[in-house]
Amino acid sequence: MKIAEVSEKYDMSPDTLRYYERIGLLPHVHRNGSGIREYGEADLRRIEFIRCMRSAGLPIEVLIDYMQLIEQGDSTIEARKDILTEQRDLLAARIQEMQKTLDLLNHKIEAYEKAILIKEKEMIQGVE
Amino acid sequence: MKIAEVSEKYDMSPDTLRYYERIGLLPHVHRNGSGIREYGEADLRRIEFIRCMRSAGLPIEVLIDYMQLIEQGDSTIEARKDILTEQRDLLAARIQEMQKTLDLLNHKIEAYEKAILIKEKEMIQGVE
DNA sequence: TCTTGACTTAGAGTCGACTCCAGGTGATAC
DNA sequence: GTATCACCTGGAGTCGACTCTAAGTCAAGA
Repeated sequence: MKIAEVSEKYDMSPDTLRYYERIGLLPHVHRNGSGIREYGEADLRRIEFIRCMRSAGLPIEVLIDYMQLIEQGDSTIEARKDILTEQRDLLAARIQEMQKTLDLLNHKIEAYEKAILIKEKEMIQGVE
Repeated sequence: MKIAEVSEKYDMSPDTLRYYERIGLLPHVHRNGSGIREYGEADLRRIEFIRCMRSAGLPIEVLIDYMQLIEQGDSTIEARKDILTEQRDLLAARIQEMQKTLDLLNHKIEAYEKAILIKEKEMIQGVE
């Protein structure tokens, strides 16, 4: 798969894909005879994972560390688990925080709806 | 309340508070005789709201627009409701996205735990 | 053969949101 | 009276994460 297809498939710009490669988040992408990237199965799985993690706001640095541990093989399983556990906890906390904000927003929207109803009522009475 | 107390109370740096003021997110903070900010009740309520919204990732620009509508009085109630509704929907979508990532993380962590158990079993068998 | 278009690279630029700095003022402690 | 300290201002710098630019290569179609 060439960069444009991957870009399309995962809705990331080719620039972003190349950027991920040069910072070491997605290393060793294979090139064909004329130097063009040919993304393989493993690359695609990795990209999907990265996209998912990034969409939840996990920092790129953490993902680079995690990917480097994967490169180093089975001996790093515990370290990898620790990274994911830490990020899982941070993410859960962020979701809770955002849920609170969501509740507040809903509450405020409701209040505005009531205020609008009252305004409308007053307008009708004003007309009569 | 002076800037240091506000900073303490809401866990934001004085720099951030001054920054919010100069970009128009928190205008008209009163100064005392010697030019020092004196935050009043209304300022504090606003700061708390801003902090809550920012912690959920709402963009500063949107908050500026919202605050400007508040300044303009009751005629902007509908517009304000529309802003909050849009942001509420975006936030709900982001939370859903993050929840998916959280699920994936939990799933991966579980897989790592299983892998670690197997590794431990092998070590014991290797010893015997 | 020549052009088009997708790709390559290295490096610079942008954006949102702060964060820091230099130089200055005013009230209080010694 | 002078030193300290918290504050002030305008402007510059930083950080994470892209995003864009310029100059070049290569394969395929008219």
